[in-house]
Amino acid sequence: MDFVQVSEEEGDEPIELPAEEDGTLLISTLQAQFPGSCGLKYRNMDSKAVRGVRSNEGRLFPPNVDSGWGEYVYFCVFPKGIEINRSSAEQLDSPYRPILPPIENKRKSDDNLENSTAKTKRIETRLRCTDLIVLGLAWKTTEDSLREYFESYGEVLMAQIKKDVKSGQSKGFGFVRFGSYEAQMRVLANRHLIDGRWCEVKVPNSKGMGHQVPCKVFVGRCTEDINSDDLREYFSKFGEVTDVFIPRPFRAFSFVTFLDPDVAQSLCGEDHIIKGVSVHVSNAAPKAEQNRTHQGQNYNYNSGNNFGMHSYHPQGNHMNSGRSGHHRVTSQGGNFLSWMAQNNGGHSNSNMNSGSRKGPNNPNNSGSGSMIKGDNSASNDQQNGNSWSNQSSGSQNSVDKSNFL
DNA sequence: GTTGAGCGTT
Repeated sequence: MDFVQVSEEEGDEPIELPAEEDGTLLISTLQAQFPGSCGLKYRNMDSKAVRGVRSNEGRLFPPNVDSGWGEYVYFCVFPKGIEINRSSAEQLDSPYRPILPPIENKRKSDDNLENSTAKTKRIETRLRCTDLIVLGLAWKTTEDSLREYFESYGEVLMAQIKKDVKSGQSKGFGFVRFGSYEAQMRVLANRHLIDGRWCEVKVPNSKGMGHQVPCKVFVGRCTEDINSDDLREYFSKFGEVTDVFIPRPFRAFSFVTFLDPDVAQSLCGEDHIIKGVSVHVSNAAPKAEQNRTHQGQNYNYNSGNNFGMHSYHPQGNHMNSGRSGHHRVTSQGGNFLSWMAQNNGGHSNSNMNSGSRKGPNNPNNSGSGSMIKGDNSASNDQQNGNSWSNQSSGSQNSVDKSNFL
């Protein structure tokens, strides 16, 4: 039997994983040792470049047909820039931390103590696990096998299959709950081959996102000479700004989106002076009477709560809400990250660390092609692993406009 | 005994 040497990160001590008879390595084998991993890469000896390992239908293929896996030590690929080997708090705080070099935060915190307290608080209040729905289960999958599968990701607190009450027959979906948010995020980020079927794991609709804290604020009384750089620069001292939108033609208001919804919330109702102009910050989700004031035509208010959802850009320093003098966080009950997870549709999105907004525009319709849908193969088994296409974001602008203009 | 998008008797 052929063994493949795999380490979590380049340079780590490798573990030997057994390859299949056909020479491929099952991703499930990989994930049994490296939960959450979705692929392998290795450093090519000649080019010195890192090469990805071909992956298809739950299998990883050796780089060379003849020599197989060779003497390389492979290291793991994790989805969406999820990094591992961090302290648990840091992990929890940055499930989407990009692997790309973080953009250095000019306002690096000088208040680590306060920050860590705030972080802990956020972890407690917002990074709570929710039940996750598992769609597309094989009829034969049991609660035990479901649990067994997901235990490679972390502690499973609950695994249940929904069954017909009379027959006891599985309805083909179930629920699972993890003990750690990190596990939950990894599960949401991955695809899952369970008992021979590709299954989809999502935050259930019933969890809703009805009461999430918006990241976006409305900035009124702007003058024309306040440009987006001015806004970004000014508001960055309160926390990471992920988006600035100024309606054109000039309409004396703009929108600023923060990474941290608490920061956005804390600014609402305040007056701020930018370039000598007193601007007023308020909630970007318009009140009823503001619909008229803002000439709203298509606010989408209460039609899905997509405030700010296009604006999550993990940029290295993630939850750092700014320096001490400006660090203001009010406690909120919202589950920001589960909301993020849902908005991300639970699917890989390689755009997570780009500076652009994400589409599409409907939080409950993340639009990723369901892999189950459209599988018309004669076999009852799903063969179409590639239908998990990355829903890469296309257009950037016009997303927010449709909400607020 | 079949089926294949969905959203949970508690």
